[in-house]
Amino acid sequence: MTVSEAAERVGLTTYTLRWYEQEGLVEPVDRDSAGRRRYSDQDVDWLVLLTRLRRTGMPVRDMRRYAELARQGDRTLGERRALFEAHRDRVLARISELEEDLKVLNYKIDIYGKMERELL
Amino acid sequence: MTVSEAAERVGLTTYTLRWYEQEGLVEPVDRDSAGRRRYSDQDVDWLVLLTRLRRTGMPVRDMRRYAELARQGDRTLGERRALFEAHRDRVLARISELEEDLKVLNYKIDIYGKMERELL
DNA sequence: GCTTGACTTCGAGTGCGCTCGAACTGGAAC
DNA sequence: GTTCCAGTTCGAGCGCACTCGAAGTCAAGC
Repeated sequence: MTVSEAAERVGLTTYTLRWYEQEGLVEPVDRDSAGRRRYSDQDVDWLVLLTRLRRTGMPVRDMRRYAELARQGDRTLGERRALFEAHRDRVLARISELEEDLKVLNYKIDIYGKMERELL
Repeated sequence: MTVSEAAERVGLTTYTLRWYEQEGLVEPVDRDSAGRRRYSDQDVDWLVLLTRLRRTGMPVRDMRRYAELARQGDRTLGERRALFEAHRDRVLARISELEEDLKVLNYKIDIYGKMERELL
């Protein structure tokens, strides 16, 4: 599929897709006879995984590192697993943090509600 | 307390504290005779609340809006509550998203573990 | 009374992750 | 066969949230 079709599927722009390739997050994508990118389903799967990593706050730098490891094949499985485990821990910590902050938010909402009722 | 003491307490830099003031996230802080900022406990409380909002991903733009409302007193309580409720919903959505992404992470970790064992 | 060091303001610089404009190319539709 | 459109590369620009350098001021300690 074309760059714009792939962009549509993964929810990124064509700009971003080309930039990801340039940044080494994606292997050079196959081209047709006219030099236009042709994305395979595997390319899209990979991009979807990358969007998950980005969404969880993984820096592009780390995603590049992960992409490099993936390119090197099975011998980097352990390292890739370690990278994901470390990231999982960060995501868990982030969720805890958000849940803590949620308490403050709820407390404030409650207080504002009470103050509003007192003003009547 | 001084700007560096306040920075220490809220976990921001002195640069950021001055910048927050300049950006209107904080009311102009009291000054001593030499023109140096003197932070009160209430100033610090306010800053701590701001850090919670930032940490949950609220843009500085929205924090400024909130600060403006707070400055206007009780008549903006309803609007402030609405702002917090909307933000709470975003935080809840973000947590759900992270939990979804966590599943992918765990799935990958599991797969890598299995592949590693198969290679032995 | 001089040094030190934490403060002041101002504007410029940084890092991240895109986002875009310009100039060009090549296949498809009429 | 010309128009059109989606693609190409390249480098520049942007928005956000800080972060810092420079030049100056002032109170406190020796």
